[in-house]
Amino acid sequence: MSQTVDRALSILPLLAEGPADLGRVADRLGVHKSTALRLLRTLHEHGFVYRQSDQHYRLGARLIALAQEAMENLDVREIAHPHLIRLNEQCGHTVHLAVHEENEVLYIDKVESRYPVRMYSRIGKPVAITVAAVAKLLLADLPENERRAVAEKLDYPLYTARSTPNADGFLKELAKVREQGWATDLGGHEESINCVAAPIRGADGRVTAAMSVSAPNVVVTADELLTLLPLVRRTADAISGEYSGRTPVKEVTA
Amino acid sequence: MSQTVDRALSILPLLAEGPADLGRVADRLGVHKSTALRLLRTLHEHGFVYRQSDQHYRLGARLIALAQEAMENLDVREIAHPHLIRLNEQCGHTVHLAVHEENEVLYIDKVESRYPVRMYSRIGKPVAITVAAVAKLLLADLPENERRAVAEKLDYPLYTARSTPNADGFLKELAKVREQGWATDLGGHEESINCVAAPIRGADGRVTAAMSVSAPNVVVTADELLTLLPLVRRTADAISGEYSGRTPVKEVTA
DNA sequence: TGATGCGTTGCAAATATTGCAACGATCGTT
DNA sequence: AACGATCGTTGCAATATTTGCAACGCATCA
Repeated sequence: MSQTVDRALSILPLLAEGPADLGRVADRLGVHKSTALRLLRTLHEHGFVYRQSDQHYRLGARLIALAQEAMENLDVREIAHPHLIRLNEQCGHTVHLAVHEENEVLYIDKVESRYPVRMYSRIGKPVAITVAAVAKLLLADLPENERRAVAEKLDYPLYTARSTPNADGFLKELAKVREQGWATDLGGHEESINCVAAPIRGADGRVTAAMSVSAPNVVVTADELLTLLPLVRRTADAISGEYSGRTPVKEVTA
Repeated sequence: MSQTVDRALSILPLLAEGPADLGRVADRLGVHKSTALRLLRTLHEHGFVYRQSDQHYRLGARLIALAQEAMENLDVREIAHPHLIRLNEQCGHTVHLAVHEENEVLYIDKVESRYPVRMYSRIGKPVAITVAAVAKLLLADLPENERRAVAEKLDYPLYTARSTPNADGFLKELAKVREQGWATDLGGHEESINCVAAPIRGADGRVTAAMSVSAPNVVVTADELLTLLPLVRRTADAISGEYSGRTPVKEVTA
């Protein structure tokens, strides 16, 4: 909507690919070098980009600090974190916390598996929305019309043979998930990785976040993972309780 | 340098303080509501801000994803991380990794103490540059004139009685640190917290990062912490070796 | 030494941004 | 139920801001 800002912001993802020099930025933006220079300077003043010694620009520190603050503002995360840790201590697998935002579902917290074989994921990274267990939970909670609208707008990449193939299949899956109050992803994203997930609800009963336990086949079979479901659900409920203010939070001062 | 972009970027730190509505943003920026609206829209399109259900704006997900990518681009971090973990396993204390950027020194990685009493710090947060051990190492490596220039521009807040009081004292400390090749912060930031730090050098011998071990008095005395110095230096040297390409890195495929 | 490539600056043209004023919707009050 | 207030939103005209150009300085390299 604002051309100048639009161009400036486009520089950031570009630099995320790796450091670039002025010419490269100008080319990628399709603007004159002088224009790119002035945009970069403004970004620089705000600390969003950093000019390294070889004159190449890269993403700056303020960005990292801001993101950190953004995450601290997500109070679900604050509340959930100790629970995630405890769950990880109990089962040993990777534990994720995810929220739905702007047609994306993204991880906002993660506790690494204690097994040597781990799944790859990254905080802040959008998840495979059509197959991830947490995504199903978050989308399943939307009102029916929104759910349909979202489902039809999505792409359905066939990561594996068990990936959700299309909008119809996805909507059916969401209905099921909504019904049963938990979700799984059995090899729908990575052939050998399974997940069990449970919803976290706010005071209004809406699903505001979802958490999951993920483990590769080589560590536990899907069936074994499913035996953890009650534990996952209990944990999610405990978080819901605190988050919605029903459960008093025990203050622990360091 | 570019007014529009400048204004747009100013919105982000503002939102980092907490969600705000249009009026508030406009006020803080000192612009008309319609202007603020258009800026917010542009930020929104890029996913930098998110409009929550109550019409308040907050920092968006793309910011988190970008920051994560920015950190992954810092390859010192990649290389150092397993070493930090190992060091933490050996000593149990909080381990930090920091770099110098744009007149700030900031943490880019952290492994939490395994003791119940922990120090507060945050990845992405600028450190107390005049007292932190890692900051001393990073600044001590600058050429003499730059060092002086930086030292004179800084403020010297008296966090504690042992904080560096002024530029002269700081430069003397830097000279000492430069000489001995390691640094400490003994209660200069928080009365009860001590740190030992060692430099990480790139192929050119310049200090590109610094790492530290921090622990509160109640866990170990300053003297006890200092006995860890050889271990910290060995770890830092190991990272330097890998980072500068001297030590072959053992590829570990998950 | 000359040539090429890069970042940088002043300037005038023109485009994009701004603030205004009016509208519509939502919410709380009388 | 109607009214008033508050807040977000849009079209428009004025103008300030941004843009691309061309020229310059500086480095590197042949």
